[in-house]
Amino acid sequence: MRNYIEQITGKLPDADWELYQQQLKVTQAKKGQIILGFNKRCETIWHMTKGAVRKLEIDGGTEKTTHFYVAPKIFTVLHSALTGGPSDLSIICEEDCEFLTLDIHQLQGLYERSKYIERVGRRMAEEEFIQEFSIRRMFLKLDALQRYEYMEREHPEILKRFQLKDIATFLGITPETLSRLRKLRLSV
Amino acid sequence: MRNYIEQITGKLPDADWELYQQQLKVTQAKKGQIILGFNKRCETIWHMTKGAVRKLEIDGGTEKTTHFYVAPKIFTVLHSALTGGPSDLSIICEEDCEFLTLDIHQLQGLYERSKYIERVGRRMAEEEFIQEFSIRRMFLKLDALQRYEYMEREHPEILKRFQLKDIATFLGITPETLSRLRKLRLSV
DNA sequence: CTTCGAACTTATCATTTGTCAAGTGGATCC
DNA sequence: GGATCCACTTGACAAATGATAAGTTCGAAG
Repeated sequence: MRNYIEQITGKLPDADWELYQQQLKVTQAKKGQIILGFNKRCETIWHMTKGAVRKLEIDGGTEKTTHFYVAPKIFTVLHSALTGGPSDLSIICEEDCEFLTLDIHQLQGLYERSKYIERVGRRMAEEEFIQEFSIRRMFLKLDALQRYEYMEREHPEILKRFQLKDIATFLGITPETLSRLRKLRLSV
Repeated sequence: MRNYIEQITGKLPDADWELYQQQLKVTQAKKGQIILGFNKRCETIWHMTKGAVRKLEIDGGTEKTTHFYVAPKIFTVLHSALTGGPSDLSIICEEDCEFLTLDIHQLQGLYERSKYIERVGRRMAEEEFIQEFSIRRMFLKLDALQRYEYMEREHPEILKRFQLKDIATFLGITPETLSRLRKLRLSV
């Protein structure tokens, strides 16, 4: 996990890593388990060391996937964690998972004590922003088939580890449409 | 501008603000002026104190708007600024503008010298991420008419200050479609 | 092994949105 | 004042995607 963080943020001094690591707790969750429910306050930063999870929202009775995460990966529901308000997203394990969890309030305390940890927070947020924008550009530029092909090309591990119906809602189309597009692509 | 920053990041000590402020340079630009061209390296953080700008990309010969900014607002092209690579976005002034500009390398230096400025960077990135995600959710949840009505309701100042054709491409539709939707909405 | 349920596919038809082409109106420049 | 340009609108048709319903496959539970 230290390696993973340093890849994104640059070198973290031993003392600061020690400080950080002391706050992490090992937790596990089975496939199908919901680690954050709708309208719950999100107070955790998850450092996923094994497994895969999915973030989703409910829109008029149907569920839509907003994010796929595969270990190793750090995630939270930022809006809820920052404001203390309820999360309109839920997080479910799609495989058996293992996490190092960090309480958001403890992280705030670490920010006070270590400028390097503050930097970790900044670099993480910057990377999330860039990725979020690149997804939006995908919607602006590409039609449904091209979006699927983009996923296939750039994120093949997601196609392997998640269900097609969830990939469909992530891409902003219905599962039926995705099915048709996949057939189309095979015949060409 | 200090007030604007502190609203987002919390209180900034005088000494740190002084450090920050010393690096800002006043610049101006006329309506129609391009402050960042395609494939240029983005090395600036703009603190817009007057005016309005638009970020855009070119996709197959047609231009698409990705962001609208209205003063007071801080913006950059983060991907280019962080990596030093060319920007695939361009920024154009839609009104006469006034900026305080900050060189990205100087900002990196300030990060070393002030943990509060590091925090400003983190909070800015966090807010940008949240906003970017909320735009993507708009695409997942709403059809074209609803997206337009959302803009009308939540960002009326954008409808006033930017052109409809640019609002259309921002919403992921053609100007013709937007025109039809507006007509529809009037008759209902 | 068998049964059951959920994911996935397929088909048909309706709706939304895009494309292309033409027209209108207002601002600007000479 | 007239010419011109560009944003915006409108119309007709084509293409993409959604909605509904039914069929198929496959894996998990008993």
